[in-house]
Amino acid sequence: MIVAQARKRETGGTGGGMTSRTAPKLDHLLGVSAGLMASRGFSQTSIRDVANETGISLGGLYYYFENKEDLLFLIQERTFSALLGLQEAALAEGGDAETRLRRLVHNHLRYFVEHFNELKVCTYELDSLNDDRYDAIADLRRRYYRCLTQVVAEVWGVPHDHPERPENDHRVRHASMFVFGMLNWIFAWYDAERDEPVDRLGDEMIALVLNGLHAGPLPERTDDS
Amino acid sequence: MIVAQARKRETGGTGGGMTSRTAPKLDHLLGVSAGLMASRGFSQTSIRDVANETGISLGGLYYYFENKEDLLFLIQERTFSALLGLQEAALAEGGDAETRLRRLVHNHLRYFVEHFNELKVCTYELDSLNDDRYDAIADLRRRYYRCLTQVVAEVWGVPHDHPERPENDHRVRHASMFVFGMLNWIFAWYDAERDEPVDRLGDEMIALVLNGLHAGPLPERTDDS
DNA sequence: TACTCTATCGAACGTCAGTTCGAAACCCGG
DNA sequence: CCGGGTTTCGAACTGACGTTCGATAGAGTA
Repeated sequence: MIVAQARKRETGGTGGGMTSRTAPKLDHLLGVSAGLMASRGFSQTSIRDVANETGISLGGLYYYFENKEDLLFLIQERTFSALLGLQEAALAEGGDAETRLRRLVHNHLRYFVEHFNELKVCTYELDSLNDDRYDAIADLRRRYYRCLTQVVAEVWGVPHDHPERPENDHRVRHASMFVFGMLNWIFAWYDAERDEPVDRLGDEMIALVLNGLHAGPLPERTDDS
Repeated sequence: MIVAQARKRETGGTGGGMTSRTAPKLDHLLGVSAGLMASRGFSQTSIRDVANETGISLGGLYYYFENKEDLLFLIQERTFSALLGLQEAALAEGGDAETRLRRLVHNHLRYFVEHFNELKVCTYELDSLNDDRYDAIADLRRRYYRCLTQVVAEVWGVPHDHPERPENDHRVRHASMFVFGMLNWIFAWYDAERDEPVDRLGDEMIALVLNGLHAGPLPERTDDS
């Protein structure tokens, strides 16, 4: 077999064709790459940067991916799939709409702090992908959005995806986008060193989304799980 | 005087050193550049792209700016200054906190549809600037943030910028960032052709921010100025 | 030990980018 | 019409980038 690992991935479900010895190296490689891409952006991150930072030679990197875009895709695919699985499982746990909304927000924020670089790349670099790879990630994104829109619709008691009353669908969509805006813009300002922990932040965000500013700021402290 | 226009700008207040003949060309040039940068991103927009799109020759462009980063700065500086002026004037008009919050949101969204490309560049390409240029734009941004944080604090009845109760400052900051998230994430999903007009969107956003999801979706239509 | 597949390397190629620069065209007051 | 400043041009330079490729060292196996 002379074909590179990167090629073999095409015919194989989940990470097919990785030796137990190369898999951890791939993990490290993707982590380092995500770090570079998160801070400089995808197009300003050169393969040579990745080579320097990982210690792998320039040519040797191409054993792990087909090309630069594929490297970006690997990061996004892994990260987004994991997060999506987490959230779909969280929804399946049941509870009323408000409870599930709380779970979605808190899970997202925890994933945000624990996989900052990777999730930032997912959030900002979708457009750096093309064709099949773009479609694959865009599909994950759509599924992720659907998690939130469903819950928002349910909080409002609005029948979702019904042809009657299409204007309600719009409103649900807009409100969901507003919430995603709050969640995603956090990359632009949150500083893990100085700011409060994300669980507290999630509580504040949920309080705003559910009750609005008119309810006043959240009280000092509440201990929950 | 052999020094290029781009140089002359340094010693002059507002657009100093522009002939009445060259000023409209600069406007057009910045508009075209903003369009390219908004759709491809700054680093993927080449000076040659700008040359092709404007009809100006490659070398001729450097009569209007010092270098590529300066071109980006010109766009951001103009756009952000104008928006900031608009908002500071809106605040000066008075009214209670809620009224001023409404104004801020609606102004921002109207500016968003009317200067989509330029504002998108402002929102996403701050980090493509360095040193002095970065500082200048970051300062405009801070002033813009302060507009919103002041109003949010006032809606909450929280004394802003007081050393006692620093946790309230945090909460005000967070809530403001949440609102900015809603406003800025709109670039990722709004489609002027298909979606409702931004005034309607602004009403929905304000309803969410003030009263939360628990108040239910906004009713069918309200006609206001 | 010899063979095979895995994993890695370093040099090289072609392309494209930002920027420079001297020359030319243009506009305008004298 | 002439001369000086303004504006535009196109060619050229230099560096960086993504990618390719043949060679090679290592690991596991018969």
